[in-house]
Amino acid sequence: MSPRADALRNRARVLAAADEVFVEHGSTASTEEVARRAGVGVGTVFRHFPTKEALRDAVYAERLRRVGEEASRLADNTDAGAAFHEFFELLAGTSGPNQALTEALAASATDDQDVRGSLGVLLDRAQRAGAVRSDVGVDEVIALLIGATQATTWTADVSLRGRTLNIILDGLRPH
Amino acid sequence: MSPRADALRNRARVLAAADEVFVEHGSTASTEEVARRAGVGVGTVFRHFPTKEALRDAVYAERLRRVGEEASRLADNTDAGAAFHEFFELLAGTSGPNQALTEALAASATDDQDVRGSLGVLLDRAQRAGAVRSDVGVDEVIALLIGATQATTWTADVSLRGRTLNIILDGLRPH
Amino acid sequence: MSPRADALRNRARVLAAADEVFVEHGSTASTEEVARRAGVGVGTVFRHFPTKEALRDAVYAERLRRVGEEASRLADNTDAGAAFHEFFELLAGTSGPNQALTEALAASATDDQDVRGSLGVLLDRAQRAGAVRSDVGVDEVIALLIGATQATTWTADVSLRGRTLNIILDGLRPH
Amino acid sequence: MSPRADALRNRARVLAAADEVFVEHGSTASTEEVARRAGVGVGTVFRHFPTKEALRDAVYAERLRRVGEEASRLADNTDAGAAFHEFFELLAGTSGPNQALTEALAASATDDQDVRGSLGVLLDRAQRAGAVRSDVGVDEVIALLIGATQATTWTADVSLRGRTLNIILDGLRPH
DNA sequence: AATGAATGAGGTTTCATTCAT
DNA sequence: GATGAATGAAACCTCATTCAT
Repeated sequence: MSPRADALRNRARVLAAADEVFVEHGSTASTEEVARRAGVGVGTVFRHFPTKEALRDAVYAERLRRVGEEASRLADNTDAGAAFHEFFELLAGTSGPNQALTEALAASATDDQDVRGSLGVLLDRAQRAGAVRSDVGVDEVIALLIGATQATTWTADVSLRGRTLNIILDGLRPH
Repeated sequence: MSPRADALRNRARVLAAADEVFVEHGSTASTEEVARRAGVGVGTVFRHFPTKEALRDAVYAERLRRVGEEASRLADNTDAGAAFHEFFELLAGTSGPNQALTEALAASATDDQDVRGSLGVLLDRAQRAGAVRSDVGVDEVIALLIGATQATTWTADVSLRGRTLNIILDGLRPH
Repeated sequence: MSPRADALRNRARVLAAADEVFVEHGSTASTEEVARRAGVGVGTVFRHFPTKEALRDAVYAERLRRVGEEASRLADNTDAGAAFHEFFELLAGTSGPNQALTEALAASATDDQDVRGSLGVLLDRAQRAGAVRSDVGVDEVIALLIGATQATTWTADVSLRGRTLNIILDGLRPH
Repeated sequence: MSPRADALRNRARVLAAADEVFVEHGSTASTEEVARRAGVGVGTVFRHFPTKEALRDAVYAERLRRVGEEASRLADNTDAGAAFHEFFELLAGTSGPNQALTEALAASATDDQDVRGSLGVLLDRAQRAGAVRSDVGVDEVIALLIGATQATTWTADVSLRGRTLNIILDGLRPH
C-alpha cells in the first residue's frame, strides 16, 4: 500500500547487488554494473545513494552489521574458546565469500560501537575461559582479523589457509 | 652515451617513479603522473611498459627483488632468530614505506624462485636456531608477512602495530 | 473544498514557487527544486505544466500580467511623466527582484495585447504631457526596458545603475 | 617542425568552434558539440581548457580582445564622434553576430584593463569633440553597450533596432 | 627513441519525464 | 489528483593508449 515498500525493497536490492559486485570486482566497479546487477536504472542507485562513496559506505556498514550479528550469535555458544575460534574461521578462514565482511572492518575507521561491543563480549568470554591471552584488546583482535583475512586470501590452497590461521590463533593463546 | 644506455636509464627512472607514485596514490594513479615524476613523456612510459598492467607487474617484480635482497642481507646476521624477526618488522612493522614491498608478495603469484630461496634460507636458519617452530614453511611465512602488513596498515597507532606484530611472531615460536 | 479548488490552488503555488526559484537560480533550476519550494511532488508540477518549457512560459506569462498591472496602476497617477519614469525605475532600476518582470518581456515575443495596451496608455499619457518624445512607440519602450534592465544588472554599483538609467531616460525626452 | 604548431592550431580551432557554438546555442551548449564542430575529440577540448568554465572564460577573453581591437582601430578615425557611434553600432547595432562581443563584456567582471583603456580613448576623444556628454565614464559606456545589445537582440526588426539604438545614443549626447 | 597532443570509451552525476501506488 | 520512485539520456571529465612529429 505504501510506496515506501517498493522503495525499500529496491534499496535493499541495490545494496545486495553492490555487495556482490564489490566482492567480484572490488569497490572500483562501475555504478552501471551495480545497477545492471540490481535490475534497476543508474538513476535509482543514485537516488538511494547520492554518491559512489555513499554506496560503498553503505555496503561496508551493512557488512559490519553482519559481522556484529555473527559475533552476537556465537557469543551464545557455551564453549567461549570455540566460539572465538569459529568466529575467526568464519571471517578469515576457508570459507571464501565471508571475507568481504572483514574488508568492511578494514575500510571503516571502525569506531562502530555495536561491532566493538559484540566483539568485546566474544573476546571477554574467551579470555575468562582461558582460551585467549589476557593482554589483548578488541583493537588487536580487529587488526588480526584483517591480517588473517589477507593472509588467507593470498592463496587458494585451503590447507595452507588453515595452517596460517592456526599460527595466528596460536599467537593469541595464553603464554 | 650509447643509445641503449639512455634507454636503460629511462626505464629505471620510470620504474622508480612508478614505485613512488604507487606507494603514494595506489596503483590507480595515472600514467601521466608517473611520467611527470620520472621526468619523461607518457610515450616513453608506454614504450618501456606497453600496458599499465605491465608497468605494475614490473614494479612488483622489482619490489620482490628487493625483498629477496633484504632477506639475503639479513641471512648473514649471526643471530638467526633476530634476523628473522627483523625481517618481519622491516616489511610489516612500524616503518611505513617498506610495507610496499609486501604488497608485491601479495599481488604476485610468488612463484619467484629467488625470493622463495632467500626467504627459505632465512627461515631455515631461524628454525635451526630454535627461534621459529619447525612445522612452518616458506608459504606460511609469506602469508603471514602479508597478513601482518595488512594488520598493521589498518591502524596509525604505532604501539598497537607493535603489539599486533608480536602476537603473530609469538604464533611462529616453537610450541 | 471541491477538488477543482485544490487543483487551482496547487497550480498557483507551483507557479509562485517557480517564479521564486527562477529568480534565485535562473530557469535552469531543477523541477524538483520547484516542487520542493511549492510543497508538492514533482508529479504535481508536471500535471499542471506538462513540460519544463510550459512551466517557464507560464511563469513568464504571469510576470507579464504583473507588468501590465503595474503599468495600469501607474497610469492613474496624475503626473504622467513621473509615472512613466517610475515605471522604468521599478522594472529596470535599483530595486532587484522586480527585474524579473522585464525578463518576461525579453523572453516572450510579447504579442501579448494586454501588456502592449497598458504600456501604450502609460506611454501615450507621458507623450501628451510632453515628458517623452513623440517619435517612439511601445516597441521602442519595450526594447529599452529590456536594455535598461540588462545594463543595470551588469553592475552591483547602485549609483552607476542610476546614472545609466538616467542616460536612457534622457534619450527618451523630447529633443 | 615543432609539435606546438599543431597544438596551437587546434587550440585556436577549438576556441573558434566554441565561439560559434556559444553564439548559436548559448554557453550551456555541450562540450561534445564544441568538439564536433572543431573536428576534434572531447579529450582535446579538455586538454586545452581543463574545465567547461575555463573554455567559456577563454572564449569571452578572446571576444574582449576583439572588442579592444575594434575600439583601437576606430580611435584612429578623424571624426571622433562618428567613431564612437560606429563602435556602438558595430557591437550593438544591426549587425548580428558581433553582439557576441558584448556578451563578453557582460559576463566578465571587465576589470580587463586593455579593453577599458581602448574604450577610454575612444570615449575621451568623442567627449573632447563635443559628441558625447562629459559626465559619463567608461563604466556607463559599458553598461549602455550591454543594454543596447540586449535591447536590439530582442527584436528581429532591423529598423526598430536602429531607432532603439539612436535613443540611447541621444541620451549620451551633451545636454 | 622520445615526446606529448589526440583520441574516445567509460565513469560519475543530474534531471526532465513517466508511471505504479 | 497527488505522490515520489524509477528511468535513461546526456553532461562533464579522466585516462589508457596511439601516433605524428
